[in-house]
This record gives sequence, structure tokens and C-alpha cells, in this order.
Amino acid sequence: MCVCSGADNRICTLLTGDSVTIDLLENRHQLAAHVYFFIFQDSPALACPAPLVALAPPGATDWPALASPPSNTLPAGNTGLAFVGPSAFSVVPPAPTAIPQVAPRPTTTPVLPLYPGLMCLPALLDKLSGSQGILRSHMSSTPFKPIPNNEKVDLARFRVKDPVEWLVDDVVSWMLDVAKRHGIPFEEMNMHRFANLTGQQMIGMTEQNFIERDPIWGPLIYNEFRKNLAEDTSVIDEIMKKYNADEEAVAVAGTGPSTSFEIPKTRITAPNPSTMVPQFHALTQTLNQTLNQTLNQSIQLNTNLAQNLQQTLNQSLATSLAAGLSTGLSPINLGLVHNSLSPSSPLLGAQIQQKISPLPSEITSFNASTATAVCSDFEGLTYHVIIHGNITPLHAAGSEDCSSVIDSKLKKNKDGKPRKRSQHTKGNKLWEFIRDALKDPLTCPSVVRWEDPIEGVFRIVESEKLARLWGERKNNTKMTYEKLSRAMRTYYEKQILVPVPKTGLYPKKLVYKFGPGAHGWDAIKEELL
DNA sequence: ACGCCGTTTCCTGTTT
DNA sequence: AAAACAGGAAACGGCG
Repeated sequence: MCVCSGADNRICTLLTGDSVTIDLLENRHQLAAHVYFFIFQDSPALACPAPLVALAPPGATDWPALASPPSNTLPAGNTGLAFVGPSAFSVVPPAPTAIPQVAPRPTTTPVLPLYPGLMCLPALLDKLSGSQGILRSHMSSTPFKPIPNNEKVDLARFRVKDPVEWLVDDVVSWMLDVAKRHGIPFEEMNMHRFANLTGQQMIGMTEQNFIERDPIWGPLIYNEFRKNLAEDTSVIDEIMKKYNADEEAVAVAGTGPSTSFEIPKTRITAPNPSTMVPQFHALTQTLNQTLNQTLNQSIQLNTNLAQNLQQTLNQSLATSLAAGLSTGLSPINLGLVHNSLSPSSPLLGAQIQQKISPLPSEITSFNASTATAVCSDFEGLTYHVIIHGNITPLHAAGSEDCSSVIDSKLKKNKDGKPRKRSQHTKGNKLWEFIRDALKDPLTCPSVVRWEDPIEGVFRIVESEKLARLWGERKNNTKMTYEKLSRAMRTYYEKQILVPVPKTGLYPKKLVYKFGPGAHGWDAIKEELL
């Protein structure tokens, strides 16, 4: 999809993915005079000739007069823009001289008729890029070759990433979201002035920088971005990374292995303000206070754990903060934390069990059913457990290390090869496990992640880790991704999974899509909408 | 004891 | 070449 703006109508921001299609449909009436939308209809891999539906603004004089409509035009009266393929383009910053300022912006937003013509993509591309040098295609000159760059591009992706990790696609997606939420017609934003920025670059920008790029909406965009940052946990992440680095250093130089339950109270120090973006000072101080407070509570809890194991923390703070610490969640994901980290979280037991193992020897088990724990592992460096609720030493089923017991009970099949123990666990089906992993910040997005939460498309990020977790769940240390995927494939027949559309929108491997037989995964969709 | 379900295991062949 | 995908066949263990 291509969104063009600017007074010369040739500054184009190229987007990929289909979620924005909905935005377009919803906001079609808002399209003002100088916006062109190029929408590729039903184009599996953007092979050309891909039917191209273009909206022609009334009175537009420089609309590329491209060809007569091919024979496969849309039926008369068809206004559907429903099938949008991926973009074949990357964003190329326009030359500054090519961006005249738009003086009075249109305030009315007429409903635009569909341009009657359907045009071939390369022709249009040549038309646009040839004259201005704005567009660059990833496509080869071979017109029928599929897009080489079919990396995941998801217009909802910015929601699950830190702004600091936003790529140019994410920035544009976010801006579209801002425009939609504020009812701003896209073309009224100088989106192209932001389309070459990453989140990291935007973090370093002042409000004035925003205003320079968009005198009208710059302050709003700036405030929206800051709001995003304020709700984001990246700063805490930085603090915690620093903390972990310090802790590791101490552990190496110190008296023994460090565990998450050896948290020195003095370890958290304020970051050097000179190394930080000025706007973050106040935020960092606040977060530091919160962090210290929470950690101190955890330390206190830890101190009493072996004797009493009854402690109450501020659930909201501990859960949200720690969940954010674990994954650097965006605000939206933080909003999901309460649901996803419920004590009954299917992953939690295994995760807690895994994380709890370095506890002092007298604490050998953990009642996951009565506790809410959050673990953050920072890519395996170290981790911290912040616990809320009642924790009692117990002998919960599954809490012991069963591996040796399992091994001794393994039966052998005809070939004399050992077979694993139970495969059948009521209410714990594989697809449910994966669904819940997608809700759990401990595993999403590090192990599994959404490609398109609206469509139910998800991707396995770390296949063997997912298999290991599934194996832990089933007390089967021999689980592999190969076996797990075989079980996944049995779901196609039951429509629990359905084939992922070969649109080129998604990576070719490790991507699955929930089907009508699966349920409970679309709660995230409701959160996002 | 039996049949069904939801895997798990093993395998061969294909696709990416 | 390696990883992932596809799917057949048989085994397994829990459950009704």
C-alpha cells in the first residue's frame, strides 16, 4: 500500500501489511484532495500485473495517466478495498527540495470515488520514481517474480515493541494509529517527514524537531510519542540491565553464585544523567524510586520466605513492573499483564519451577496455584522473581524434579526404544499451550509472537525452546520441535489451525494461523481494537 | 477390557 | 546443506 502526501502528491510513504486496510476502509471518507492510495488487490506475492486500485481525488490534475484499464477491472460499483497485498517497496526519504510546505490544509474530506483504472504496478512505479526518485522497489525487473523481501511486516507490530526498537515501518504504523485515534486525515500529517525515522532516532528528537517536520501536528505527535515512552519500560529495562551487569560482576568477584534471591539493597543506583536523554531524567527518577521500592519489598519477602512465606506486595505494581521488565512491553502489552499472568497461567507453573530451582536448599517447591510470580531472564543472564500472594512450601504435584522417576518408569516399545510417559493431559492441549504462551510475557514475544493478532497468525520464534517448554509441561524431556510440529499438523484436520495464506506477508517458516476450531486466542484482538 | 482422543515417535519425502 | 514442512503409521496413556 502506498500513502502519498505532500503538496506535490508524490511524496509516498509505503507501507506493508493488511491491518491498515481496515483503517483505510474506515477512514476512506476522510481522504482529502491530495492523497492517493494504491492498493494491490488480491495479489499473493505482488506479481505483476497486480490489479491496482487507485483513488483519484477530485480535481487532481497530476494523477498519473496510466494506461487504459485492463480487462480485469473491478465490477462496476465495486468499492471494495478489502484485499491488500504487501508492499514491494521500501521507504526512501524524499529529497528536501521535493517537499513544499502545504499552506492551508483541507478541512473537508469528501468521499472519493474509485479511480476507474487499474494499473500495472511497475508502470506506476516507473511513473512515480522515474520523475522524482522517491520510490525504490525491492522487486526485480522481472515482473512476475515474487517479492524477495517477504520478511514479517506487521502494522500492529509497533504495539508489541519498544519505541526504541521501532523500525521505519513501525514508526509509520504508529503514526497511522495516532492519526486514526485523533481523527486526523493521514495526508494532513507530514508523515513522509517521519517515514525515514526509527524509534531510536525519534527518542532523541525534541519537540521542536517534531514541529519542524510537521508544524501543525508536530506537538501532538511529539506528545503522543512521549506518552508512549512514559508508559514504556525501556528505561526500567536499562536500569535492570545495568543492575544485572553489576550483579554479575559482583557474583564473579564475590563469594559464590548469585541468585535472584540475593538482591543487595544498595545495588540500584541512579543512571548518570549525563548519559541520558534529558527528557528522561524525571521519569527515570520516578522509576528508580518505584523500582527500589519494589525490589526492597522483594528482598524483604525473600528474607522471610523460608520461615513464613507469606507476604503481600502491591500486585499491580509488581506484576506490571516486573512483566514490563521481562520483555520491555509496550503499554498495550502491559495492559494485558494482569490477564496473562494470572496464577492459572499454564506456563507459569513450568516457568516458576524452572526459575525457582536456584532457591536456597530448604525451599524445594513452590505452590504455583496460589502465587503470582513474574520472572525476567534477560536472555539468560540472570533473573528476579517478584512474588505476590501466599507461598507455602509444599509438595505440589509436578513440583518435584520428575526426570529420574520418569526415566525409571519409561516403557519400551517393540523396537526396544523407550517411550515417554503420559501424553494425555486433560485441558492442556498443545494449541492451548501455545495460545497461552502468546498471552504470556514470559514467552511472547521471545518464544512465540503474533504476526497478526487480528487474523490469528503467529510465529514461533524459538522453536526448540518452545518444544522444551512443551516438554516440561508434559514431563517429556525428549520433546523436540520436530515432534511438536507433527502434533501441530494434526490440527489442520480439526481446523484448530488453518494454513497460513501465502500472501508474502508472513515469513514462510514457523508461522501458523489459528482456525475456527481454536478459541480464546482472540482476546488480544479485542485489546488491540 | 475396550474404544476414543490427543498426542508422541519414527519415518520418508518434499520444500524452503 | 540444513531446517522446516507434510503426512503416514503405529504406539502410548488417560479417560469414559
